[in-house]
Amino acid sequence: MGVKEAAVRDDTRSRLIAATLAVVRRDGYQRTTTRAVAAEAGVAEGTIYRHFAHKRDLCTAAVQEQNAPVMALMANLPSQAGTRTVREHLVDALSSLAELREDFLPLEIGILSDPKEAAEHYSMESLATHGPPVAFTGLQSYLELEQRLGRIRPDVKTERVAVVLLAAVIGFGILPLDPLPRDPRQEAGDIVDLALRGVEQ
Amino acid sequence: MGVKEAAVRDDTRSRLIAATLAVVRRDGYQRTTTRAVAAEAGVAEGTIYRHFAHKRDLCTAAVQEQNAPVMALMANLPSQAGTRTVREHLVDALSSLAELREDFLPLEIGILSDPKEAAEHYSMESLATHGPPVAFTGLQSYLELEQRLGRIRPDVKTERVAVVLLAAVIGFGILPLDPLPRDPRQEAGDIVDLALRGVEQ
Amino acid sequence: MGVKEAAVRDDTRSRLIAATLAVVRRDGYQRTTTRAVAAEAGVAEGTIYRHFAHKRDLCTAAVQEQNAPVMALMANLPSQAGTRTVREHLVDALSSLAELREDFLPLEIGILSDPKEAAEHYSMESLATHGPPVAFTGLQSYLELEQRLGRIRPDVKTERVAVVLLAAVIGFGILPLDPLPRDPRQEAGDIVDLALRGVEQ
Amino acid sequence: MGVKEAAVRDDTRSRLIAATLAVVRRDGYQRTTTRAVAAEAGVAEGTIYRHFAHKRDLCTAAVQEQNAPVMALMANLPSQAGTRTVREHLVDALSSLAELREDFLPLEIGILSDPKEAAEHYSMESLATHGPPVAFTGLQSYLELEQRLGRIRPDVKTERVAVVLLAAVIGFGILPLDPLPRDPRQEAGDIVDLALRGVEQ
DNA sequence: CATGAATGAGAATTCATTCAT
DNA sequence: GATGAATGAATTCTCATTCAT
Repeated sequence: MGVKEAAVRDDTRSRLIAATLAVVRRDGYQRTTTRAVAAEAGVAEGTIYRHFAHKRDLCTAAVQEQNAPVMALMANLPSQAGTRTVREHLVDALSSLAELREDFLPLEIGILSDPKEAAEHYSMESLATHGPPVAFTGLQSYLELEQRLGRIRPDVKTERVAVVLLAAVIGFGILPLDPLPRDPRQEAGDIVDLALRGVEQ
Repeated sequence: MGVKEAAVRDDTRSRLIAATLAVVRRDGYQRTTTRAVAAEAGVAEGTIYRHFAHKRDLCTAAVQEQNAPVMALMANLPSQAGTRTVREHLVDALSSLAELREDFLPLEIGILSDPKEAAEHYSMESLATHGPPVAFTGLQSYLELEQRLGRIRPDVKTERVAVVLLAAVIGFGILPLDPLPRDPRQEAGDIVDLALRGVEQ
Repeated sequence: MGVKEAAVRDDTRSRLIAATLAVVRRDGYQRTTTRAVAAEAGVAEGTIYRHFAHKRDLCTAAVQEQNAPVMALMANLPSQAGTRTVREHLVDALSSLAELREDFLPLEIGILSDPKEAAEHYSMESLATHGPPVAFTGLQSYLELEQRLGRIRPDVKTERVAVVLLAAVIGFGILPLDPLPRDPRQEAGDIVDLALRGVEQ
Repeated sequence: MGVKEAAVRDDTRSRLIAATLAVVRRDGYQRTTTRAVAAEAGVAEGTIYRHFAHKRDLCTAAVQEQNAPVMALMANLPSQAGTRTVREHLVDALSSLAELREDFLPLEIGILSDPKEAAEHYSMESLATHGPPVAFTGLQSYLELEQRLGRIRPDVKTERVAVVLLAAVIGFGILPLDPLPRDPRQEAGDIVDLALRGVEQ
């Protein structure tokens, strides 16, 4: 009984989070209304407030839900150091990020572009341990390990490189350059190629 | 008389654009109301609609105003090919972009994060000739010229590199990595260093 | 619960419709604001939009509500053919129309005098089955039956007569001839007298 | 000089009136804005207020302008008594009214449907001598003369008949009965036929 | 007389949130 | 827990009118 009710509750909560992501993807963050989310989830509007204090709370939860698999992947990266090639690992990681970007960017950017909400959003400790910083840490740790293993030049500052790589992936999702086709694997390949060999003679 | 009136008119228009940029920077795009813009500009709310058809029109004008100097800089880049060093040129260009980013990103992202507005915003032909595509073209042309001059490896695909560089600059502005200090010149340096030499042994 | 809620909902809806008619009668259609309607109904302005998609939707509903009894009366007319006298039936019907005219004309004319709204208003199928066409059909059918019963000359085109009668009733409500007293029964009598006997020697 | 200026002034005034009628016909009274009228007249918006105290003043002038030819026609009717046939005179007069109706009704109804404006509109003495009452008087006088000449039954109350005829013409313009074709001459014929012979056996 | 930029008081509509059931 | 009607403040946009030039 308690089990069943908890299941129902979790079910409603999950449906609300899934609905939020779906609506944000469809309509954009600004046009995402609690009414639309409730309709998408098949519940009453008031029900949202049984599970979340307010709209932003719901959105923050949705962002984390969305980020979770990416962050897990990035956190796992350091354990791969030394196996296969650096290129393979980086392309895998960045293309995963790029793939998920379409999903998480609209929501996260929506929140970020509102200074007031951004402040509250990032004041949540949970994001410090689940958000982009995790991706950064995973990537940097991986690069550092590869550096020790001699697959990356010793004079390279891994911290800077990690940031640039992440920035490039994110930036790709925002640059409004329609004519160029958007292929996550290709994007990641372009970024990694540049980052590994550079362009100079 | 025509002169003075035109001056007054331009003055009001300019004040409205400046006010829009100020309010967007302060409150974010979502929270930017016509009321706040009018107050900031010191005019009545209705006055906005003497100069712009609607809010998005005002915002698009503000984006262009903001983008203009950056785009001029980027368009001028190709003419510099062969002079000084590639690194110097790229760091100059990207750090200029990074510096202006704080100003134009909040507004442009605010618009971009709303699919409906984005569609209308980018359907404007003026943006095709003044927006990000200009930066891309300028950068790519520059790289191509340097490639012919032998300062960039012949196997490099300049198109890809140009996109990655721009993406990285833009992405830096979004990545919520507070602990790292944001210094445009340093950011640009990190990006260019990576792009020139790469990290591989 | 469903019952009570439905009752409450219907109650609010009805109050809104009644309020709309009251305000339109008092202030005219142009000056009828959603604010005034809400105040008259004793609800918040936003409540209107829980029950009607927009202002015109509310007004169309109010028109239909108002028209209903008249239309029922007119639709019932054919079943009376052959009883009493033609004059009695016509005077009853037209004076009922004239009486209600004061109520429905201001609203309907307000809508009709706006070409854009009129187009949308009359594109609603519900009006085809509840609006003026019903009155016309009822009246014409009645006249036709009386014609077969020999109480109306065989050469008379009932269709034309029906239109003229309705037009006269409506027109009375618009003609700004203040000095003449407006008495629905008298008006209807004048119309019917003329229509039955004519003026020629 | 004075002559020329007066001519220019009158010219502007006339253009404004003509523009008002054109815009009301096109957009309906509610949607007629001073901006649209000024644009149609090819003058600045402020110029309107050099010639008219406010919008309604302009509209009232336009109504009179529009009504003038109809009223002249109706005022001339009594002088025709005894010539040709009653039917011919009535059909001519009513079909002229019907023809002009499309022009003057939108504006006049627009004003009438706003109680506040209607009150002020009709408080103007000029309307008493130029408005619908003139049509009524002309029509009634004509009928009375024909009655004396023996072409109309002596028991007929010409006053009532005049009102019913006018009401019918006006009402035709409002009845939303699309399927029936609107032909002024035919409408007038239908009305007059009914009024002359009636429908009874 | 003419101009037209500026005004500012509303207008309709939206939407996160509350709360009685 | 779930519901969904009600709320009301806030938003964008309109438009008759004014007034300095």
